[in-house]
Amino acid sequence: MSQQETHRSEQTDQSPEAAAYDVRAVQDKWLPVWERLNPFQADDDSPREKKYALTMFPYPSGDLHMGHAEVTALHDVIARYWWQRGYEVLNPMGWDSFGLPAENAAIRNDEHPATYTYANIETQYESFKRYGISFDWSRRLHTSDPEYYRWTQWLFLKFRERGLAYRKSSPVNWCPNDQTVLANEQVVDGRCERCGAEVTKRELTQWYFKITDYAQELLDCLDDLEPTWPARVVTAQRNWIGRSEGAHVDFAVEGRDEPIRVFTTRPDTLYGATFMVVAADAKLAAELVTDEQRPALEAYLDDVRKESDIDRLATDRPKTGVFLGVHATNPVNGEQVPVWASDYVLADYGTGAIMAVPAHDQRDLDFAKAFDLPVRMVVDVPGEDDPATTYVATSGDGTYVNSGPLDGITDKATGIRTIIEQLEADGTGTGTVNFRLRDWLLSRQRYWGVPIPIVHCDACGEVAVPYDQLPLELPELRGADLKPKGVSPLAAAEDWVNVDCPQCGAPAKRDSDTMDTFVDSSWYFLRYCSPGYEDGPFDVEKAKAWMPADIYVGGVEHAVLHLLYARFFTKVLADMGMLEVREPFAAQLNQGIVINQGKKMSKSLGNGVSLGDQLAEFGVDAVRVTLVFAGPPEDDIDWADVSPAGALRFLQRAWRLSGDVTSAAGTPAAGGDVALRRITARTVTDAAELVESYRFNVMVARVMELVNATRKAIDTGAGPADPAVREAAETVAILLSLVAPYVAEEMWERLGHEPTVAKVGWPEVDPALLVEESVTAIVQIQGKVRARLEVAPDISEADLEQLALADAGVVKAIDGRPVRKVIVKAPKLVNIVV
RNA sequence: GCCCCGGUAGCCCAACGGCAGAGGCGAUGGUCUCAAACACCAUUCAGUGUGGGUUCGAAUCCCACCCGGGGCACCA
Repeated sequence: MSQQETHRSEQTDQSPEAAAYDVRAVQDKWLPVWERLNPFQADDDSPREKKYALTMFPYPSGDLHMGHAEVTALHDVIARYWWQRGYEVLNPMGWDSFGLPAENAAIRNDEHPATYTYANIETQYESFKRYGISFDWSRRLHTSDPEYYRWTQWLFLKFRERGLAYRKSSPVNWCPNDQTVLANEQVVDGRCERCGAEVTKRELTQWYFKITDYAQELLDCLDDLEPTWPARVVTAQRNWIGRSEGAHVDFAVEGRDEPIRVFTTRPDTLYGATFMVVAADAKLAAELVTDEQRPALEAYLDDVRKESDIDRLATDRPKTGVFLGVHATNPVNGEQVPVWASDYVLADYGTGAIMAVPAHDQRDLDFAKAFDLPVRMVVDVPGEDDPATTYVATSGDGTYVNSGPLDGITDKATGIRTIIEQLEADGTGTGTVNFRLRDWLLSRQRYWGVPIPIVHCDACGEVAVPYDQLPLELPELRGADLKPKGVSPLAAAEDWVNVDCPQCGAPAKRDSDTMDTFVDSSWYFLRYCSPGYEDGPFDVEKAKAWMPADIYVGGVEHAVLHLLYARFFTKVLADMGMLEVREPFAAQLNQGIVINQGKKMSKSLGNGVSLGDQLAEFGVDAVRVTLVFAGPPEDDIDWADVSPAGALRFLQRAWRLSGDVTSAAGTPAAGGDVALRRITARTVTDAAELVESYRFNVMVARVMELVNATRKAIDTGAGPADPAVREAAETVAILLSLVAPYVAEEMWERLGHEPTVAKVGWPEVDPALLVEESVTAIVQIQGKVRARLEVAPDISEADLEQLALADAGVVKAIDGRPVRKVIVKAPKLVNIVV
C-alpha cells in the first residue's frame, strides 16, 4: 500500500465532517446487532421452500486469505439472494480439520496437532463473522471432533459390511517426504499433490474403497449434471473415470492352466497380433518367464525401478523390454506368438497384459521396430500405406485383410461385433468394458486423521470395532512422537495399539493407519442437515428435506478428488436407504483464484496481498464488492487490475443517497418520478436474472447505474423529496445487501427502517413500469444504420416498414435504387436491402 | 497428441444473430480549496486475435489457423 493512500483513508475516517461514511464504526455497530438478531439460522420446520447453499469448507491453516474472501463473497450473493426471495436457506460452515499441516506444525513446535488446529479455527471463525457472510453458525462442525469422526468410522464399517471397504496388497503410491501412501487422485504429474515430492511405488497392504463398483453410474450421472455443472469438471471426471469398450481375449500358454487374458479395444485386429506384452512389474511376468530368461527379466526390472514415475510419464521415450521365453496361442488363428515384458504396459490397467498389433497401434509398432518383430496389416485403410514399411500405424476404418471371416468387412463397428461374437462362441473371449478409475486407497500412515476401527487378531483376522465402542479416539501423541517413520505413529503407541480382540478376547492389535482426510469431507454436507444428531451420521428425514445442495461453490482443484468421492458416498448411502438423492450437488460454481501482477501469490515472489490489510484499509464491504465486481466468478482476479478504493467510493456514493432522501419512510412510490421508477423496476428485474445466471459482476454494475441515476434525480431531476427517489434508494440498499451487508444495513437504518435489510424481501416490481412508452427503432440499409425512429412498442411490422421507408434520411440514402427486400423486426429494427 | 475454456478501448470487463459500450479503473480538463486530498461535473479511447464461410445483418453461428489458460495422456 502506498503511504499516500493509507494517509488518505485515515483522514477520511477522522474527518470532522459527519457526512463521511465511517467504515470501521459501521462495522462495529452492526456486528453485535446481527449477532443478536441471528437472521440466518435455518429452520428445519419452516413452511417456506428450502434452498441449500453449500461452499467448500476450509482447512484451518492460519487466518483467512484472499481465496477464502473471494469464494465466500461469491457464495454469499446466492445465499443472501435466496433469503431475499423468500426461501428458507441452509448455509452452513465448518472445518476440514484433520490433515498434515497441523501434524507438521505439531512436530515443529513440540505440541499436539489439536492446538494448532483449534486455534486457527477460532481465528477463522472470528474472521468469517466480521466478514459478514450469512452462515448459520449453529451448525458448525469440525471433522476432527470425536463426535464427527465417530460417524466417519461408522460409515467405514457400514461400507465394509457391504464389501465396499477391503484390504489388499498392491503396489501403491508412496510420498517419501510425507512418509505416507497416496490415492491415485493425489498424485499429480508423478508428484505428491500436497508437498510436490516425487512419488515412488511400494508394495503394501492397505485399505481401499471399492469406488470402481460405481464407475458406470458415476459416469452416467454426469450427463444429468452437465447443464448445471462447469464443463471442465464434467470433462475432468469423464476423463478420470475413463471408460473404454472392448473385449477380454484369452491366449493359451502351453504347460500352463491359466491362459494370458488381455484387454483390447480393438479385438477386430486380433489377426494382426504378432506378439504379446506383459507389464514387466506385474506378477504375471514373473510367473511366465522361463528359468533361462529370468536373469534377463530381473536385470530389466532393476533398470525400470531406477526410473521414476516422472521419467515414465514422458511419452517419447524409446521402447524397452525383454523376451520372457514363452509363446502363447492366438485363439483365432492358432498362431504361436512370443510373449515379452515391457514397462510401457501398465500392471494396474486392464489385465496388465496386451496383445500387440503393431500395424494398428503406434506403441506396439515402435516396440516391434525396436525388437525386429513382425508387422502384419489387417486393416487396409484407404489412402494409407502399409505400416510395415512406413512405421506409421493406422487406426481408421478400412477393409479387413488377412483376417479370416472378417475379410471384406469395411467398417470397424461391424468388425468388432463380428469378432466378439466369434470369441464368445468359441469361449476364448468376451465383450467387456474397462475403466481407468482405480479403487480409492484410503489408508494413511499419519497421526492426525480418523483411526481405522479395525482390530487385527491372529485367530479371527480383521475384526470390526463394535459400533457401541465408537468413536475409537486417537491416543494423545505430540511433538517428536509424530515424526514420520514410514509406519503410522499410532503403531508406536503401545497402550493404544495393543488390545484384546473384540471377538475372541485374545491379545490383538489395532489397525494403526488413519483415513485419508477426503473420507471426512465426503459426507460433511450431510452432517450439516442435522449436526447434533446422535443416532447416526445424519437424520435421514432432515437430509431428505435439505438434500441435494442447490449450489456448491468452490475451487476447481477438486474436480476429480473431493467431488468424485462425495458423489460416490452419496450413491452408497442411497443404496443403504439413507438418502433419496443419488447426486449430492445439483449445481456447481467454480470460482477463479486471486492472483497478483499476473502471477499466483507466493512468498518467494513476494507478491502476496494480505486480506487483513485490505480489510483494514477499505473495509469488509469494499473488499467484497471488489471481488464480486472484478469479473465473471469463474475468472481469475488479478489484484493489480482491480480497485478496492473505487469500490469504496461507489459504496460511499450509495450511502450518501440514504442521507439525501427527505420523504418519510413508508411513503408510497406510486406517483413518483416515472423515469426513475422505470430504471428502478428494470434494475430489480435484471438483477434477479443476473444473480440466477451467476453474472454477479454485471449485477453490481447495474446497481452502480441505479445509484448514478438516483444521484442525478436528486441533484438535477425530481429532487430529494420525490417518492421515486426513496424507492430507488431503498432498492439500492436491498440489492447491496447481497454484496455489501454493512453499507446496506446502514442505509436501511438511515432510510428509517429497522434491521435487518437482509431479510426484508426482494422488491416488488409493477409490471407496468417494465413496459416502455416508446422504443428507438433503428433503420439499416445494407446492415448500416441510417436512421432512428421513436415508435410505440406495439407497432405493427407493416406500420414500421412504412414509417422507415418514408423517412427523409432513408429516402436519401436509398437514392432511387430499387428496394429488393425489407426485413422488419418490430419494434426495434428495419433493414432495407437495395 | 486428444479434449475443454477464453481472446472486445491504455487496463478490468458488458453487449436475446440487430446502433460495438452497461459499469469500473486510469488519463485529461473543470467546479470546490490559500493549496491539496475528498467529492462533483465533463471529456477521452477500440470495430471485437487472423483468414474464410453462413446470413438482409456476425463480437455472437460454422470451418481453419494463431495466442493464452486448463484437463487427460505409453490407459492397449
